[in-house]
Amino acid sequence: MTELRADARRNLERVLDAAEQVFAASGPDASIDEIARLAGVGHGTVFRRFPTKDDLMYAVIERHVAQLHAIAEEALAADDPGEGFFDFARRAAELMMTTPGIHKCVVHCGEKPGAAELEELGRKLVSRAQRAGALRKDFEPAEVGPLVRAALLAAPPGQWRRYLDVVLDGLRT
Amino acid sequence: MTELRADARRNLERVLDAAEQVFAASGPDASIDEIARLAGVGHGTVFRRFPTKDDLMYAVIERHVAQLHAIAEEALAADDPGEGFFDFARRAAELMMTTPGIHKCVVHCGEKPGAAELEELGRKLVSRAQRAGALRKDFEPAEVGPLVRAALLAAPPGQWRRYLDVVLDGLRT
DNA sequence: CCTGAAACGGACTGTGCAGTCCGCTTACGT
DNA sequence: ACGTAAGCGGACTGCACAGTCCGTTTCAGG
Repeated sequence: MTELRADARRNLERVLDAAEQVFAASGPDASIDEIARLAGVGHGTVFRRFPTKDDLMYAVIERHVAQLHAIAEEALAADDPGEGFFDFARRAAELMMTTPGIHKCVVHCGEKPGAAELEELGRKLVSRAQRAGALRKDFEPAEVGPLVRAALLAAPPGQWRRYLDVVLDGLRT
Repeated sequence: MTELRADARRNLERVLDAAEQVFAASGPDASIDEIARLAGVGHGTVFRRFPTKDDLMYAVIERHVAQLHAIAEEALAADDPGEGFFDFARRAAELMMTTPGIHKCVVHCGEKPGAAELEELGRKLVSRAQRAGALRKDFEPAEVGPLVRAALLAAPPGQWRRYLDVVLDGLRT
């Protein structure tokens, strides 16, 4: 059951690649039809693997989340909690903003994908920085991410760094 | 031509009121049908006055923009340019966040409605504060609004004040 | 009143999407 | 080579919505 036929695996790959491209270009409003077309399969094939458009979106997002995970662990190991947090924010932003459409997808899904662990990591990162006095204390760890992401989304294409700076400065004590 | 029949004027009123309510509740995704139903008219009637959903949205927004206009003028008359700007931001946010759905509509329309004058006012407010050294200089006047609005939208229902604080602090020099 | 223009409203059209279904095709174990 | 289950794809359904059309109703001026 878990073993996929060779052609099926190939198609699955193609679908994920196509989905990544299309979501990156059009954000969460991308249509399954377009993805299927680009992948060169019928859209029925897409729905067989991913019963729901959101399922497909999660799958695409999960690929990206893996990378974030690594960055977060590293930041958590930093000596200075404040530095750790701000570094993570900057590097995570760098990563996400290479594919703004997917960033929109993340916002659209409201975390769900790798929620469990990654969110936990973020929580630690934030509260550690707060305890060290590097960060405003009147924000829940879970609120920081959405605020930063919202600011990033508001920025014109190449300009998000300045927007990030403003929010990070505002979060400093 | 400009004279509207009595019943027509009555219906127009009803439609605008209903639209305000519905847009306030559901943001830009509200459907014309729902508005028409609430107004107690057929949806054909709505489309006769407002050929396009966006036209209706603009009309609703314009009502709100008028109030902003007054606040902006007042702020521009303040002695301290910095105070003027921050006061305006806070009072404008207060106004917009009483109807978050409509705030979303404004974001959706990207300014268009009272653009001409109001945007000019905002521009003056920002650049005056920048010249006075109260505000970061690496932001175009036109960029400030969207950034602030994005942060407001990211806030959970009653919590936007803290989010606004962060962004305003970040914009300070 | 009575009439014609203005306004009405809802049936209708067209579009774009997610998600389902089923007859056909293809991989792959024997 | 061949039988069969896994896989395929596109026709189909259902829905929500914006926007149009036109036969009917209502207002307002003479």
